[in-house]
Amino acid sequence: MGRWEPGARERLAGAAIELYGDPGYEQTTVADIAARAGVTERTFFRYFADKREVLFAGSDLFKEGVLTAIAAAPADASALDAAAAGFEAAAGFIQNQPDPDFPRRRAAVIAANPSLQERELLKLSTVGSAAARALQDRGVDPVEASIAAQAALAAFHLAFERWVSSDEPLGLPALVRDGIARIRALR
Amino acid sequence: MGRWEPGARERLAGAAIELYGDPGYEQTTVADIAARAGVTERTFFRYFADKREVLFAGSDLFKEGVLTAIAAAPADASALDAAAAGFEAAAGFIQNQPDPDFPRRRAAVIAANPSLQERELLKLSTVGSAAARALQDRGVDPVEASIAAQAALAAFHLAFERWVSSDEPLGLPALVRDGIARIRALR
DNA sequence: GTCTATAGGGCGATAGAC
DNA sequence: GTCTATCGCCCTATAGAC
Repeated sequence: MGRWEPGARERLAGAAIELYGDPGYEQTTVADIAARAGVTERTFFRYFADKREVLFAGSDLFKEGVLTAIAAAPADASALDAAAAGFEAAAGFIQNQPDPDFPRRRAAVIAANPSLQERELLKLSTVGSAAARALQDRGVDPVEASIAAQAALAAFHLAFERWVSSDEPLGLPALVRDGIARIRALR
Repeated sequence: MGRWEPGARERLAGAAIELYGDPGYEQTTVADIAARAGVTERTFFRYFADKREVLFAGSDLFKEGVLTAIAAAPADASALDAAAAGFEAAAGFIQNQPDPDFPRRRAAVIAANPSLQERELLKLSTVGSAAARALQDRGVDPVEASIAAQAALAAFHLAFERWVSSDEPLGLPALVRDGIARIRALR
């Protein structure tokens, strides 16, 4: 056993979610989070670039899930089909996490804080751009790739909001599919 | 002549754009901006909530332009048509500003700074949500309204990127129309 | 780990317009 | 006198530098 307990990153992320929920994001200082995790403030900034980033630790996995599924889509799938497959796959990951109400608690914290919404939108936008590039790698025209990726992203985002904010009977992947169908139904 | 010159807000916004371009957003302190505008740091924060917000002074006008045009769309227009009309109208405003290369200078500053991109995405997202509500006011189903608004917003965003970043011969409203057409063409 | 600059909020004082 | 814009000086927390 070393001088410090392992898993500082996980303890910091856990402490942050709890404190951001109560007493709240703005009421919580980085020092509070560090203290609860049993490390110093400096250690927090070693793991996370800023106070917001601690809520987005899983976002790389999400992005990779989207990109992998896009690359794995059938070669004859349309741009929108491939993009949809990407976000549906990632929706499955989110839904099947060990702690089933973690995404909802996290979403509630973000919904209550504009500065966290900003970060979330930037992360999603990054995923959208990466998805567009993945579609281009499949031979899709650049402008069509961007439009298809953004449309699928919008469907995902709306699906996620429906999923967390209500007693929707549908699962997240099904809600994503519904969003895609509604894009196709636009006239 | 009073103790202070009028138009502090405009001077602050002008000074900020210049300094954010050179020496750069991160290299510029609020004190620098205030000094150039001939006021104190404290006055800057009276006009703008934070260092980023000074770049988004016109965003309310943009939003109002979108909403007004949506409300003015023909009663029999589809949800996507009405949303498209909103963003096309706002695109016209942007293109026909007094200083023709202001939008490009501003876009260059934002493109160089992730924290400004975050704010831009939040502003756009707010416009998207407001547009969805405006569509609902026209009798559109809530989910369809969100999807149509997000799709039109995505078309606008892509159009704007094409417009600023290249030697596109098309004007901004035409690029928005092209984006909408490409959404309709998705299969 | 320590030190420091900057963001950004609180609050009372002040100078002008009316 | 009131109202409003600005200022000055206080403070803490973030986040980067050393």
